[in-house]
Amino acid sequence: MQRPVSRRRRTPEQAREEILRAAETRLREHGLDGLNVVDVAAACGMSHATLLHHFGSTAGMRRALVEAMTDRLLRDIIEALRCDPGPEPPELLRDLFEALSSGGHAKLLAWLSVGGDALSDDLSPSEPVRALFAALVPTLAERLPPGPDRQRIAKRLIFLVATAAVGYGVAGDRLPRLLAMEAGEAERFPAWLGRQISALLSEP
Amino acid sequence: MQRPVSRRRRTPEQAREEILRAAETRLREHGLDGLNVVDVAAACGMSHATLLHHFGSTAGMRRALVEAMTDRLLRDIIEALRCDPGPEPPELLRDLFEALSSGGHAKLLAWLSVGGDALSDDLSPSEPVRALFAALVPTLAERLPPGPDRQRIAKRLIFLVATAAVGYGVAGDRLPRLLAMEAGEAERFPAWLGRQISALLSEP
DNA sequence: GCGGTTATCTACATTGATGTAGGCAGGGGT
DNA sequence: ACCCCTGCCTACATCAATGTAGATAACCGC
Repeated sequence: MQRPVSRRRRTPEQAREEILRAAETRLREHGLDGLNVVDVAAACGMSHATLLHHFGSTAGMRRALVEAMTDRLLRDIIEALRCDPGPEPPELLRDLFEALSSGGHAKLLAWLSVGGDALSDDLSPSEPVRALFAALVPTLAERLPPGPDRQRIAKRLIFLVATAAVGYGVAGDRLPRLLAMEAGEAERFPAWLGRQISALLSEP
Repeated sequence: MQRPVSRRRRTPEQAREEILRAAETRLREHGLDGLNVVDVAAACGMSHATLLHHFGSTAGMRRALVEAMTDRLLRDIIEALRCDPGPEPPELLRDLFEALSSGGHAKLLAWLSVGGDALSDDLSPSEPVRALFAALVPTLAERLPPGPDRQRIAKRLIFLVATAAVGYGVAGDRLPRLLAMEAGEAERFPAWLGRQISALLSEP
């Protein structure tokens, strides 16, 4: 009887890639509970033993996922900041907001914030990102009203946009209810913030 | 041999309160993994069966914790906004930032963002909070430069502070490394944001 | 085509966490 | 002083998830 099971043989790279993609989807759609080996393996049509063969352990898979998502986050930031290479800082900040707040990335940071202790030592800085920000800061600074410490203000503006983006991605759908606001308010927030930054930079 | 075990008999309210306090501490210090019945029960010196006696199930305990933390979050916001009842909106916004970004509350929102599906329908709005914000918005608005929609701007300012606070609480320690910034920058951010809001409100 | 490598499978062992059963004991009521 | 209610405990049952062992089959090189 035993009908022979269909087997797809992947290269190790293919396999790891498929698995991590499925894992990320499950993280978005089912939260942390979705990140167990059985479900993730099922989601890409393999047995959980095969998954363990590739990643060694559940923790190994999760570490790899953090690493992959962090890489992608940084790549997205780089992409966002580079696709508009001309001196248009407001657009850049809007793109930064977009990159940080969009679904998966905010979930990653929320996970790192609330997840176990084993993950916190990752998330290393990256040279290209450092270079990009090193270039972004003065570009932004020279659009600011003159003053002794425009550089510092520029950095803090970036930081403001980044924290707002993360907060928006993590709790943007819950905060309006929490603060007794109309739901539509939240959706218009990113565009508004972009306009504010624009105005702030072009005003004086 | 069997040494008689010391038993403290609590009222159900005492027990629930102790358990939830311990659970919240464990959430802060060990993340979601710390929220199992055995460890939480051990943390307040009882058997896990006793904990289940009070909350029915692990999910029941977690639901109760979400509810309690949400209540406390709202109470903290109310407290923050009321302890300075005079018309000093910048202080209010700073207090709001403080209330939202401080450890436990940001962890709660991160948890809700990444946790299972069973929790998302809680977090109901609350009448006193609605009243407070209804009062805060016009107070803030009349400090803004005159214009057709100061109310809307006031709301968005509040929303900006709130998202920034949540993002700061969730990822404030990781963002500097991610964005290749000096670590000290993050610590000075809340105070800076407060000053900015002050300046924005008293300027024109 | 043949063989070796290894990705993949099934089946099982193990662990940890959840939930249950039944009895013990603290404290208030009478 | 007694009794009852119920909070509390020990011990066990169960289940889900992790990880392991050994067999099998897909592909690549010869």
